[in-house]
Amino acid sequence: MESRKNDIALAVSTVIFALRPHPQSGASALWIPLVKRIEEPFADRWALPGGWVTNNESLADAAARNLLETTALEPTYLEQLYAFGEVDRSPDDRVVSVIYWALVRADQAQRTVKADNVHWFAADELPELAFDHNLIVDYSLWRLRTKVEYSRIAHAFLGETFTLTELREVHEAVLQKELDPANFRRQMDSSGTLVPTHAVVTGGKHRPPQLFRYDQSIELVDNGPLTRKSSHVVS
Amino acid sequence: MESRKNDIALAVSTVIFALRPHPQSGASALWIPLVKRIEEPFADRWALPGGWVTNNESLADAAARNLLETTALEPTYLEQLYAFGEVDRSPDDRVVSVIYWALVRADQAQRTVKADNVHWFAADELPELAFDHNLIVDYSLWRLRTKVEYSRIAHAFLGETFTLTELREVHEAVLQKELDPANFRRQMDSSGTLVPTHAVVTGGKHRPPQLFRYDQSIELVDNGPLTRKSSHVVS
DNA sequence: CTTTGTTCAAGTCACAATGACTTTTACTGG
DNA sequence: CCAGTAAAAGTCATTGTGACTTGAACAAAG
Repeated sequence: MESRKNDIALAVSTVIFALRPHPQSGASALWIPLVKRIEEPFADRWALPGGWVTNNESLADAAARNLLETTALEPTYLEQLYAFGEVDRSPDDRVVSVIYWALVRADQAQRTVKADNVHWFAADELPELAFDHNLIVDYSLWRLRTKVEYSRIAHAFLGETFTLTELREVHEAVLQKELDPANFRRQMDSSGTLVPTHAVVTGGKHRPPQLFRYDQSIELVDNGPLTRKSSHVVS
Repeated sequence: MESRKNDIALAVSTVIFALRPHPQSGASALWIPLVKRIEEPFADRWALPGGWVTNNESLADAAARNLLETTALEPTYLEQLYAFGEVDRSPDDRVVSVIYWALVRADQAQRTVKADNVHWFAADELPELAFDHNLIVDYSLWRLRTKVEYSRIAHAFLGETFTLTELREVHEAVLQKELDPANFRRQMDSSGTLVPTHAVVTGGKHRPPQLFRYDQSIELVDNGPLTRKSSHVVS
């Protein structure tokens, strides 16, 4: 109890998700940006974007800052995932990493391509990453998939307005399975979170779909007492 | 990215839950042990048991050790809750706390009473705590209540064998509402996680209830990729 | 200006899960 | 052996879901 400060370094890293067409199937799938490490340990290995926490920023702020500095991304959704603190997760020194996960829209994701030490990978085709980052990505994927089923986070991948088919395709990409369009519609209708704008999208060679909007008064995710304390960013 | 180590102190604290009769109603309710601070900041205030993380122990190990040292408790269940890292959560220095939450059985909880700087409080009658600990307790209560409904953590409050009424009373205490005995039985029956020992409890002035046991091959909680990596302690 | 292909949108049906409630069973204590 | 009590099993109406069908509204082709 008296040892006070210790030698543990505190880092934040973020698993960032965006949707892009999958290289093989062409269907929409999850992609993750990684940065190539230039220093030891794990030099030349790919790793999650991150960095150290400074003294005058909160953990969420540190995550957002590091993410902007290394990938130039500003996510629509940002949430804490887990704190990883095994003794041997970094070979030489002791590092505890607080991990965040983030969702960005496709149009936002395109801005990163310029930085050449950043590369996007399909989430199911990752190389061997530095540290315990493969486990971290697995866990964040699991959290994303679970959370899509009971919250509205899928919306963070979409713009202001969207059709039911677009929303369904987001769910299908995340869950990696096809959903019945009619049943999906019924579920969304009865959830009470979708506001119909009466605008429609013309131009397709079929009946024009209606555009919907999110009910802004309902939180994307219910994090209980933390939600009421702004635990996420909505840009 | 070059600033390397910082001055941030890393602490762990734990919200420990046990079931005891509520002072007013007499019904089973949630209780939490707190320790009285002797140092500044917040001297003489009640706070969650915790301490600093040392260099050669994981976060979960640090939580278990601090919990044993300050309250003499060894929990049946231990899980990470959240990392709190607001800049101003400790008045003078910068402290990031990784919070764990734990469940202990009533018989385990009784062993702590001797330590006089530790006191048990009914979870709905807490005083003003040190730091942001009131928010932390609120969040852990929310997590416990949500998790009881989709996992088997209630079992961590009970011993080897138990009757369906005992299990239902745990749920009722956590959720603070009465549950229909018949419907509760049906749900548990169809969950496939209960193994009937064919022993019964005689002595009550009614039909003797059957004792059940947990199916050890099923994890208490599904934490996805983290579960397979032993993220919790089962003593 | 009708036909065809496509997707949107709405409707049907069987089945499983749930909440509220009733009945039967098995014990203890007078 | 009767009364009281809670366990255990059963009933019934309602809701939600998966699988499937039908009709509506457009563009492009003929």
